[in-house]
Amino acid sequence: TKGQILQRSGELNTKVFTVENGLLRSYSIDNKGKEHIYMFAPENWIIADNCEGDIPCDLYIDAIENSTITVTEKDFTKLTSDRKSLIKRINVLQKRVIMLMSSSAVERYQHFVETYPDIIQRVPQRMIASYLGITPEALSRLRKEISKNK
Amino acid sequence: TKGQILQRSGELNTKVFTVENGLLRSYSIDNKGKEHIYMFAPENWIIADNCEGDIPCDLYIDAIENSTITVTEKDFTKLTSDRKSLIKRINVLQKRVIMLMSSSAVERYQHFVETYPDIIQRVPQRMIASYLGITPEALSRLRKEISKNK
DNA sequence: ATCACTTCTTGACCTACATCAATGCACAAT
DNA sequence: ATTGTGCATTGATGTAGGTCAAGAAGTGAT
Repeated sequence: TKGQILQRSGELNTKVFTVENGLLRSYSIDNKGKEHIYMFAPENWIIADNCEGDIPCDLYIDAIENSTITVTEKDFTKLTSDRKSLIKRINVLQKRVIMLMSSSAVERYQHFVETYPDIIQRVPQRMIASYLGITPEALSRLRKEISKNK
Repeated sequence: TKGQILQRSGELNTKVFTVENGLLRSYSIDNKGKEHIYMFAPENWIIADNCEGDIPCDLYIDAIENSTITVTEKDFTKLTSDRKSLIKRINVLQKRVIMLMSSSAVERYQHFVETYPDIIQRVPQRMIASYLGITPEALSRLRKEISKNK
């Protein structure tokens, strides 16, 4: 029913929700308490945090309208490796969308450095800027700031 | 080899590149001619524009380093419906990432309206703002601007 | 009818990042 | 050695969108 929360961030969650009727949304809450909607799920959509096995979820899911939902348990055991890699890819994209919406350029850069330390060594800075969605000039300045504060 | 372009935006493309060795990137070019890197693909990564059947691609793919690549043809005929829906989801996310990096709030809003005209009717504006990655105030003003210019 | 609650709008001001232009620096080619 | 050519840095200035605060308008509960 409207406003009901089906899943919270941080929960270990293995459920997939299929919307028969109504409207759900999934969203994250950033460190300033602000909501960022990741996706809407109207009739016939499937919605879930694509969290893997034992990693807690990033997303909240709740109902925008009164809805009828089918809940399915994820079965990690019978995933083809092919499907696994698609899901992994979706996880990366999910993280990226959320970060683009809710994090500053500095945070996105730091996350990138932690996640892909090897790539940093191999590509020119302007490409990293391009990946982060900022200009090379902005990246240069932001790196300067970071190194100053250490 | 370094700098070599494997795929161009607008091409009908059905190839999947597996990186044995080296480093590729995929990127889009916006209407101001600016590049936006969508992903890096180092060793053992798979990279492709997830364009469907007969729709032209949005992405360019080229080599950042000299690389050895395996090229595979996509086979749309033998996709399970399950895999298809995952790929569809990836396509949506890809579009979203690229738009977050390269389009203004106005463009993102217009794209949303065209893509999900039904959702607009069903959710409060503040949620649409939240989906677009802007504040409700900004959305309100931008809608005013759009309606003024018509 | 009135109160509470929420959404949308508007105005004034602020800030993160973009743009433009200049400079310095490495490395490759001649 | 010297002349590119591309990348990183720096400075000055511009702007899209954020923040904060105050209405206005709708909606439901009593």
